[in-house]
Amino acid sequence: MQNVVTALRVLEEVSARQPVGVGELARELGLPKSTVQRSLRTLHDAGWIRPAGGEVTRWQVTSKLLQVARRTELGLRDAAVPVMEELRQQTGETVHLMVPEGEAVVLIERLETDKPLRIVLPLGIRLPLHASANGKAVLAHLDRPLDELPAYTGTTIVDGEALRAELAAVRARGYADNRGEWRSDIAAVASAILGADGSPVASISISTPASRMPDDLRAAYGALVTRAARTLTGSLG
Amino acid sequence: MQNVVTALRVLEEVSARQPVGVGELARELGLPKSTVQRSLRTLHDAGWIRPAGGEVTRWQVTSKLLQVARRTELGLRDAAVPVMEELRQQTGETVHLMVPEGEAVVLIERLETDKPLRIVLPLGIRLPLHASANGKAVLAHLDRPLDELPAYTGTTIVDGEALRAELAAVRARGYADNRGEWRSDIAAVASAILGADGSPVASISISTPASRMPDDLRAAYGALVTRAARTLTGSLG
DNA sequence: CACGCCGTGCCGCGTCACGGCACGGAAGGA
DNA sequence: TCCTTCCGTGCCGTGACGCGGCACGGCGTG
Repeated sequence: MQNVVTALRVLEEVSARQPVGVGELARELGLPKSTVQRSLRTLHDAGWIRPAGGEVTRWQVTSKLLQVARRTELGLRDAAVPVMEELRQQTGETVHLMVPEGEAVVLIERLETDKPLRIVLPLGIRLPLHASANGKAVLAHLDRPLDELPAYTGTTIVDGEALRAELAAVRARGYADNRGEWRSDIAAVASAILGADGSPVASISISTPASRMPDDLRAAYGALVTRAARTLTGSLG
Repeated sequence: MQNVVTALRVLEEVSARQPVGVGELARELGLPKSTVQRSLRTLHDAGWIRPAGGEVTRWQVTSKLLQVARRTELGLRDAAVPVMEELRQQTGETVHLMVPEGEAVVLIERLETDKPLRIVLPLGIRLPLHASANGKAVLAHLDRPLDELPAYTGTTIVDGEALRAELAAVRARGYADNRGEWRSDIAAVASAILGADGSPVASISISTPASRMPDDLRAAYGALVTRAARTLTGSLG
């Protein structure tokens, strides 16, 4: 079903470059114009894209994508949001819910702090497993080779053995933390939500500017996030 | 490109029923199992779905959808979020950003109140033009026939002439309101964000439980939301 | 006026999607 | 234990339809 692959690539490209025309898409994807146009027509008929603002030759994606996407991990999200809300009330800080996928964790829900200085990450963003609190929380419950550890800042853990020791500590204390390992001015604590078989299905975190997480608060936040994750792990039985 | 349509239907159905198997999908879509399976394999190869948790015969969508979806209306959202945040700080209430699409408005961003009693609408939800504050704010700047006005509650405006008068009032005062016209216990005020040509490209609203919006507050919120929308209209020049 | 690029539409070729069917396995009931 | 049912998977002959080269008309530019 090569044409399906083509159509999906076109959809993705439209999403990335909207509003965009046939020619540009064809050039960018390395496909004949006819092929791209057929895909566009089909996607349009199916309601996934539409002509952009008056111009009938420019295309953009419709909210169909949003409608379909919001159903991802629906049950998990429904269960998690009230708990996340409680965390935000208790700490006044931003709370994230992420799920592992491939070699990364993906942000699927967030509740933001009221404070003017805050972390804002877009839904769907992917963070590295070895250089984020949520990633390490998840990684601590996985058994996978720890190689290829790119550095993002001066504090990123790039040595496999050091990371292994860190993950053991994470398992012992219940939560992972992040001391500027992905972005030097961001700190976080995170704890994994486990499925019935003990595998990590998600992770919940509290993220703050580095300046708002001294060691004593870090420990307190860590305890809170660990308890929240345990609650959710229990409610998924 | 019938198979593309099929594959997209399968993708949508997977999203709605995940985790789900071949048989159920085939039954639900009225398609041969072979056809559905071919679509599943293709979607999997393209990275849009994956086997669900251990079970290799159950499928769920990946975060690919989320990644692609979050790029919709990106510029608008970036511009709007700071203004929405200011609104939430000023009012302490939930703020929504919606865009018109077809015969509805679609929720593309939200900032929620801290209060325990709150409106929670999922991203991507569609609300009717004639029975929501955002819908009426948008409709006031459109010229389209006002027929087919289904009632959702006792206060829904179902008469075309009455709606026309209401829309004139909306234009005059700058904002639209909603007095339980879609859900009887939800109140809102909204104001349209206009493009360079005067057409409505989005709308911003403050939504509260009906009990939290007496007339004096409604007027105050209306003024705030109108100013916010004007700011955004200006920044899109 | 010529040129380049745009989006669109046509059409013959040949590929590949269609869908009926059979198979092996798991689950469950008699 | 055997039989039935439903599951997911894979095969294969037929023919529909997607492929992509090409031409056309429109538009902005040099």
